[in-house]
Amino acid sequence: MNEPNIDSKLLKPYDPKETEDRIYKIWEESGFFNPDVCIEKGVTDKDAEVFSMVLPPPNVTGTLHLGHAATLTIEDIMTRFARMQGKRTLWLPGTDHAAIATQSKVEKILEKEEGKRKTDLGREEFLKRVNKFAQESHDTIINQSKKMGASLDWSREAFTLDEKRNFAVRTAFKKMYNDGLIYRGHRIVNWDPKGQTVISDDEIVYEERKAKFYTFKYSKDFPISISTTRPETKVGDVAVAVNPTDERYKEYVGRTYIIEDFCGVKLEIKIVADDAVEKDFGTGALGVTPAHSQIDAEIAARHGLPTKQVINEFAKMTVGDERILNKKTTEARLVIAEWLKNEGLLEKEEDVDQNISTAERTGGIIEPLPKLQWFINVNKPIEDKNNKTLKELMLDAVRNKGINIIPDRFEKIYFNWIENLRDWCISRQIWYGHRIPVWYKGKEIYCGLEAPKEEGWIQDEDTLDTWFSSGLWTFSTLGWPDLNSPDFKTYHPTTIIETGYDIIFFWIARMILMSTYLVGTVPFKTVYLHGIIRDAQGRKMSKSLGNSLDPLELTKKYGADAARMSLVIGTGPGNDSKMSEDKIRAYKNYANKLWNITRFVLSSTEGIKFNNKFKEYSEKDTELIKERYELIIEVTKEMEEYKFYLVGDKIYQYTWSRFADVILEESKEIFQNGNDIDKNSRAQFLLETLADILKILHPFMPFVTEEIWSMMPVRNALAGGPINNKRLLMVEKWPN
RNA sequence: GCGCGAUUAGCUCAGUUGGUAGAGCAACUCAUUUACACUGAGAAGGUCGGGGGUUCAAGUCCCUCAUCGCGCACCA
Repeated sequence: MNEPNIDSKLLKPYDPKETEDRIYKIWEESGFFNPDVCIEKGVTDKDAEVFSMVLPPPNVTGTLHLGHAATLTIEDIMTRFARMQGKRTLWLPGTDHAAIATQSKVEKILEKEEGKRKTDLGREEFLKRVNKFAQESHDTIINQSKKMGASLDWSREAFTLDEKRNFAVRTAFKKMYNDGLIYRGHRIVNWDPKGQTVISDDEIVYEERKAKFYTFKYSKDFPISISTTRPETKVGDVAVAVNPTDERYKEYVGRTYIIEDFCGVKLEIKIVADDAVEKDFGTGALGVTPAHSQIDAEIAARHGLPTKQVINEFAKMTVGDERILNKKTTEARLVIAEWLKNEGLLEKEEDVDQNISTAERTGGIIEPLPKLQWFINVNKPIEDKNNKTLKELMLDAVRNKGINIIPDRFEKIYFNWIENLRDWCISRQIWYGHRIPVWYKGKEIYCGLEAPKEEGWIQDEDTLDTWFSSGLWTFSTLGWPDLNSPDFKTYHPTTIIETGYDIIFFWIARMILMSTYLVGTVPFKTVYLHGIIRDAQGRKMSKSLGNSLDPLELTKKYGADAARMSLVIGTGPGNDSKMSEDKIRAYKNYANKLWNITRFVLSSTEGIKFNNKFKEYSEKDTELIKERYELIIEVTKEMEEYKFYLVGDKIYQYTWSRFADVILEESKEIFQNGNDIDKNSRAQFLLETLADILKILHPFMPFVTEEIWSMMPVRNALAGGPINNKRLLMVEKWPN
């Protein structure tokens, strides 16, 4: 056999390092990530079906982790598949300013490197620092995303805090304000003493801890015992509530008791009857602390009881004498417990498991406090929405199948969340974020897109919850509020949103809220939720465990294609998946196998004279073509059903066990001893099949397939045309 | 307390509408320069978490229990 006249690269093992950056550059320069260019260059029909999707914008707080890598991989598979199907395909990138997360990260750095606090710098200077940090972090994460092979349209990149998005935020806020959906109210809110801001109910993370459960009386002659895990809040009690049907306490209801000295504080306690109290819990009597408990505040409101705040924003006591005044709640707790014991008032002290509320971003222990904040009313009927509430709009979108959630069990979880939903607190006492577009002048208040012209108006100091701007993401990135924006008209509602199931409430639900209300359509037709990536033992990856794998290290070592395959195969929607280096290694071998298959196919078909006029297949090859055809039908269906994990495995299986191990082996015999028809037939079959394998595999392993494609004499062999007169594989037509 | 998911080979997972269990990785035996050692051939490995039921037939449908994980609520 002659020395094969094929690309010399093929004679060595496949080297992803030499290949991937070069290929990515070719893709970027082709412009094909941008659907407009695809239309311009004639690879996509102008009237083609639209496929659009926004990338869940990564926070500008750090670097790419495996969760991002999985997101990028799954979404790139969807995007490349759609593009190859000839759809008008847009995958839109961006980053998230992640208000609290980013600000607290910069605060930490400032503290560590300069020993300064943000107040030392002032709002303006501090924000400059945050912006600088955000910019650097942004650049890192964008470059890392490119390493994964993501075919995102970078020309449309957006940021949740840039000028255009800020305009969208102000527009949205103003409309909601005018409709009475946004209001300012004095309420018990979740205060994070560590982050020095209010947070929403969804930003609370419950942690189970051991706690002491004290049962005691306020004074010796007080008739009812109460229980609590937080004795220090009891200096703020104004009542004891019992169940109306509780015979034990019936005679006391309505009476008021004065306790002259409760660890240095005078209390006035009224006994009230309220249905919210459970007879069987504790003593069946509840000490009512309206300022520091949501439920107590509700009870207090029903009975016209006063609110007495005893804890401040730094979780320190604001009442009492030197024993507790200015002490932290945790210290005051012990002081009062000790006092109760000494006074003989303590009846019982038990160990209990308790869920304590912590702030998701800072880890601070939440202190319920009464505060004046901005809220979104989710229960107010909206006139131009047939008097439906935001809650109902959110429910309808999924219930009426305007939105399909994959896997569908998350629909239940979504409904359950909405049923328990309370008004969304959207103001934050931090500097980094969208400033609330509201101005005050004395008692006057103004909400608008711009500051009022006249003198003397002062803007609200607070910024908005980061999820407010994220909620607008599917349309704020497409030109909204300009309803005539061509992108908005073409690409919204988006085809699909793909994200981790852990942010279904934070993000998915808020996007549905914003889009159904502001745009009047669903934000996306399908929600595809993926799971969490865990380590080989099934543990969550974390820095403290030291078990996290860096996706960039993995791509360096094994190639992005191998990393992508291992992130997709063995992962169904909604299920957590496990990641190990063994798994990736297997797919690195696969890339090389494909490389060698190509070497064999190209070199063994080279000398064959093709009979293109009479494209004739042997009986055996006709069967093989049928088999291949069935495979294509099958995987195309599975791709359309988003079962990528099945397709990846199937094509792997076919390439290796069927095409290489069986078909190539028997081809050796045919090329050696077969007649011309058989040889010609087999050569054509091998080239066609390899081309189809490359196409099907391309969404999964874009780099190696594109590289091999560039070496394939496809047109020459199959149609008699000139070599290399072919498009990039990324815009080739999906096989059929 | 309410709800959800998982439990299949040593490990990671497939298993469509019920028809006597599949793949990858690992381990085992053989092949030794082959398109590819980032390889090939072969063999081995499972009473499908336990129990009960429906059915001619159950990994698959129903009930129940157990273990692990998760969400929500409660958390006086």
